[in-house]
Amino acid sequence: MSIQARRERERAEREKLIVTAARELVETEGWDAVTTRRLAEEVEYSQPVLYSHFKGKDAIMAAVALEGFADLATELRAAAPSGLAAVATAYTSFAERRPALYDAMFSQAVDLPFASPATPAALHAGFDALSDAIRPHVGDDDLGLLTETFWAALHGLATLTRGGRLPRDAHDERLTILLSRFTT
Amino acid sequence: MSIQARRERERAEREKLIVTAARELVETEGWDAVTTRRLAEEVEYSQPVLYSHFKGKDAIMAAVALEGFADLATELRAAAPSGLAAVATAYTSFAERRPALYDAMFSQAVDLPFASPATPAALHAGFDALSDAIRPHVGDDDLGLLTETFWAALHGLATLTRGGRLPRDAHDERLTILLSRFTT
DNA sequence: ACAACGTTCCTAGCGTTGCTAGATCTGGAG
DNA sequence: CTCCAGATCTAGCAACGCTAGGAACGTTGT
Repeated sequence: MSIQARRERERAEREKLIVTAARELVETEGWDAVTTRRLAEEVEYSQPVLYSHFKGKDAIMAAVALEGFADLATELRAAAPSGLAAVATAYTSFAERRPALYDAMFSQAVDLPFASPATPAALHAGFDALSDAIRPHVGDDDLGLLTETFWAALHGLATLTRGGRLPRDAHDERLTILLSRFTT
Repeated sequence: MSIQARRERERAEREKLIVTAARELVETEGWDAVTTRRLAEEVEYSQPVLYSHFKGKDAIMAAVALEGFADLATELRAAAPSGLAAVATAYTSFAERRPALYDAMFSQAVDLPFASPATPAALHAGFDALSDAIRPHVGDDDLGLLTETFWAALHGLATLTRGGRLPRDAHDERLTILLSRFTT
């Protein structure tokens, strides 16, 4: 019994190692640097071990994205006591500071279940933080739908800015406009 | 003179053929089907001719994206007389009906110059249509910044819905909320 | 009309990608 | 100490974007 337990523990540790390495790689060198060969070299194992842990490269990036959601939730929660404006700033700041991770969360990993019973806790946590912050301004609208709408607006600002579609220097003004329209 | 003109005309026609083929391919079979080999087969030429017209695959997709912007601008202009709500619906409807094309416009083609003197007319046209529709509700805000913000919100709704991040059936309610916050 | 030319185009191939089958090695059990 | 099972690696596949080199074409000058 004990030896099997040790093996499973080692396996779990190695899985964590893979995800961490993938995350560091994508954050420091960007998405293109994350290849299965490079990642295998980074964790000092051969390529096939990656596939004994994950179904494929997409699954690895989904795991990275999940960690990203956990981080985002933490940052949003920290900003929550300061009000909606602080949360909105925290959100776009996160996307700006960790663009590759944000990409993994919203552009790459399609396999994560959203808005369903199987939705991981980390996703719920971030959504709830946003929801709490916007509750004072809910008015006659449904809180869940209002949160989704506001989230979408933040996400739009973040991605369009990242892609060079919106000039970066006017970001604060746009955020101010958005907040003025969503606060009562 | 005439024979060179004919050659240039044929070249232009073939370039158009390539972009059209790429566009049909991406709209019918999705992004993964667009490979240089497949595209070359589709236009009945060998791969290298693609590179005599475009710098690389990215440039081809940028050309496809540009056509997408022209289409979007047309649809937005058509909806403009009916007011902001109609324009907003037209926008998200476009993203919903042609998801792969919308991806090309906003996720893939990074080479297109936005918000700069070199911005192609098709991009300006769509932005202007949105701008005209929102002008009646500008209030004390800057029209350009307000347009950008509203555009970002629509884009966020479109992309999050497309990625399965937002349940599709409540889309209309979210759009209603957004409009209620952006109309005065 | 014909040969030489320049351009256009294709065949073939390079390096890299995600992923996998078969060989090899390791570590626990009898 | 030997054997077996499971874990791990080496080697390779098919497909990718892209490019060099030569063949084939149409144009031009004699």
